[in-house]
Amino acid sequence: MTVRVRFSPAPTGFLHVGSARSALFNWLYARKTSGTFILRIEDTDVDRSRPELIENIRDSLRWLGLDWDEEYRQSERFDHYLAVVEGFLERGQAYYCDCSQDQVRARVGENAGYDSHCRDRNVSKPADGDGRVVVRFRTPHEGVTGWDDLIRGRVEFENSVIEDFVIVRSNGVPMFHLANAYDDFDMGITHVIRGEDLVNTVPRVLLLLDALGAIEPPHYAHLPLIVNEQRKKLSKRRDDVSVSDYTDRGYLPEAMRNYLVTLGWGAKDDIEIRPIDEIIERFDLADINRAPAFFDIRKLDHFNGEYIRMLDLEAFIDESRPFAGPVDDKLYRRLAPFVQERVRRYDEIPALIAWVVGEPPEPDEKDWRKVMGRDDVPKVLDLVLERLVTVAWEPEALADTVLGAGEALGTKSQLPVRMAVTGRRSGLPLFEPMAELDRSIVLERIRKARGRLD
RNA sequence: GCCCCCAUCGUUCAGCGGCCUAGGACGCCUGCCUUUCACGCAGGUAACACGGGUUCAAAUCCCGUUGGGGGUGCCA
Repeated sequence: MTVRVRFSPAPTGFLHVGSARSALFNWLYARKTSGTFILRIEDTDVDRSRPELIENIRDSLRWLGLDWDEEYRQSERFDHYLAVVEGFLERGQAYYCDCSQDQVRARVGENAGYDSHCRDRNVSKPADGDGRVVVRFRTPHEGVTGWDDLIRGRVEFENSVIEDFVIVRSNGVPMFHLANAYDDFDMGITHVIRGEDLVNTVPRVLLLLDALGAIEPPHYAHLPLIVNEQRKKLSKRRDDVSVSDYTDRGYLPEAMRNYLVTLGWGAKDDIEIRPIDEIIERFDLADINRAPAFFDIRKLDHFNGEYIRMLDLEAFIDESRPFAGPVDDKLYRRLAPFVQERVRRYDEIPALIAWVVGEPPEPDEKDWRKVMGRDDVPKVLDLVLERLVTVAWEPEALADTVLGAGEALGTKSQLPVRMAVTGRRSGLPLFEPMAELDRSIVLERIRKARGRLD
């Protein structure tokens, strides 16, 4: 039996990292088993779905390197779902219901579900455009519905807690459970891999699948949720975690993908950062964790830094150039080797090279005092200033001059000069970038700093 | 309220009855390297939620407690 899995996002927002991780695990499993990975857009909710977001989802998936083999949109398959409903209605597996939500609440209170009020009332088929009548699925009130989850083990629900749920809205549009069950059946899905937030929809789908005549439902594997610091499910509003945010900030897709894999799964040999082929080879659904995992940006940053440093210089230059800002290409090429070792994200680059490209930033007060507060700094700057006027303008000579001035005075000179020229106490190596600046500019910056000391 | 799930260092993963005086990674701290920072290297810090069982033996199995989370829509 060949594996068929699907990633089925609803296009109601940008693709976020939780969904991306679900997509990734589906993809990993498909690639590991030489199976088929399907992208199925679940856009049955015509009011909430934003067709333009489908492109964002596809782009994000492609960015992560998750290629799919087949693609479907549920909005194009409504006639299938509705035909199924006709059959249910004929066989008495579903029925029309004209209860308003207020009426139901009035009967059962706040905390109960639907009370099966219309089960045997024979509400007739609504006239076109009626807009009040829904179709509900007749669920058994006794027994249990359960499955052996590949990650969580046996999960069971008492049928008595499964209400007669809606399968067609009053506007005639089919609901998620129905479309989901039908498509999984129709598309021959063998494994359903998705977030834990969907576990309690499984019994309904299982019941539907049975009514559909499915002999064998797919295997289910519910992934632990990805959570924020408050240990709550990552949410679009609270946590701003769409994949596109990360592409914008200069994360490498390979780093993001690799990091996402470590949330809920780990290789037995303890190696976390490794090529995707090795991950595919070692990945297995049965080894996935059950506990929620915190999305730790600091660790993502570390992964990203590792991946940046793995790049060969040319690739680094090409990839990072768009993030570097207004800097001459040739100059950027010369700075790149120093930059590559120091950044964890591409969006850190402009700040790092700012003093070479344009004006140095205003120094931080505390750092300034710490570096420039020493009594010998004025003497050092004076001597450096004097010697810099005539020195050959190339890195080695600059280093000799600046460092030599310090030695001549029995002190350290690199930090004060760095602070004067770059406005920071840390950053790129000093002399190579400094040689890129005009002599007059460097002298001017040091004079200005010297002036502040009086 | 009701239903479902979860529980190893601050975080993340390893551990699936003895190899555990619990391991890797991130973070943090220390040292080395060094023109600063970073990189790299070498160390260090820090956890089996609690209580009962089962067993010769439990982080690993069972039950309970506590604590978290998810769901409870004519969203998915």
